[in-house]
Amino acid sequence: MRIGELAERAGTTTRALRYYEQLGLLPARRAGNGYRAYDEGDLRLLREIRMLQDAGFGLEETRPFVECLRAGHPEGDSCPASLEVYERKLAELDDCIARLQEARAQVAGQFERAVRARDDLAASERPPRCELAEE
Amino acid sequence: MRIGELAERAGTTTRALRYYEQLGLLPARRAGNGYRAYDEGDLRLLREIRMLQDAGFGLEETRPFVECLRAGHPEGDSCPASLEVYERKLAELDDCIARLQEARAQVAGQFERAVRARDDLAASERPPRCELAEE
DNA sequence: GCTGGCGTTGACGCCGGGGGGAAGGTTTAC
DNA sequence: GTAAACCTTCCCCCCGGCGTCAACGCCAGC
Repeated sequence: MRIGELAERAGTTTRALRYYEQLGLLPARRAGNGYRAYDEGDLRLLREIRMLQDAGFGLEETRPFVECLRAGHPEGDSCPASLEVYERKLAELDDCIARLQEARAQVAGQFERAVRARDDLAASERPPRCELAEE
Repeated sequence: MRIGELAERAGTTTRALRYYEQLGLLPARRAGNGYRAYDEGDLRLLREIRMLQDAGFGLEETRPFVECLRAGHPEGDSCPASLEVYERKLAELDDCIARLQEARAQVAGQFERAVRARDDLAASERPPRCELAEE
């Protein structure tokens, strides 16, 4: 299988495949004419890469999964190195979520304070009427 | 007050101040010699900018606050435009947090599945011994 | 034998935000 | 007198993950 076919079957582009090879992530054998030659195993590796990318992993983080598959394991995450990547990712996500929630709380506090200040100002400028007298 | 003093008093750099001026965020009057001239009001504006930046706002998002102060309001968030920025920021943060939590759940699921697979494999390779026989 | 569609390498662009740093020239301060 | 502070303009960078040429090679069909 050549690069165009592999790209199409994996839903990506030839440019991306050359890039992955440049990173050493998905090296390709070469046919006699210099064309890259891929097989079904490469398609499997590539699909693993794409899956992880869609899940928010960077390319370097997919490397242990790819090497795990290439080593003959049934799944990309059958190796300890892959599990470590999962754990690091979870920690990273937790950290990021916590920081965002902290920021959110800070902004929410400011927002509420500002809204109260605005309402207080409106109330003092136009003094309150007796509610029972409202029509 | 000249640029160096303002930068120092606000805990930033002259480079940043020139950049803010370039954005039209913090324009400066000029002294006869061409030097930028700032006053205490500018320091107030600048502190508002820095505060918001520390809270995760982009420079453009600080603009309504700065203009609000410059219009004579007591606080940067005394204007509706500033409140809208707060609301947009909150929505943005909520969206971002939700997406990260979704990603986290997905990764956590994969991780747990992989760990179970590993443990199952270990258990099947070395068949279970009777727990009561353990020392 | 020629066109079109694949393939190859290499190099540059970009996206965005927030400046950094250097060059080359005044002005001020001690 | 000279060092520090200021001025402008300019390019650079960071980060990943490619997109987009450019210029060329290989091969199948007609």
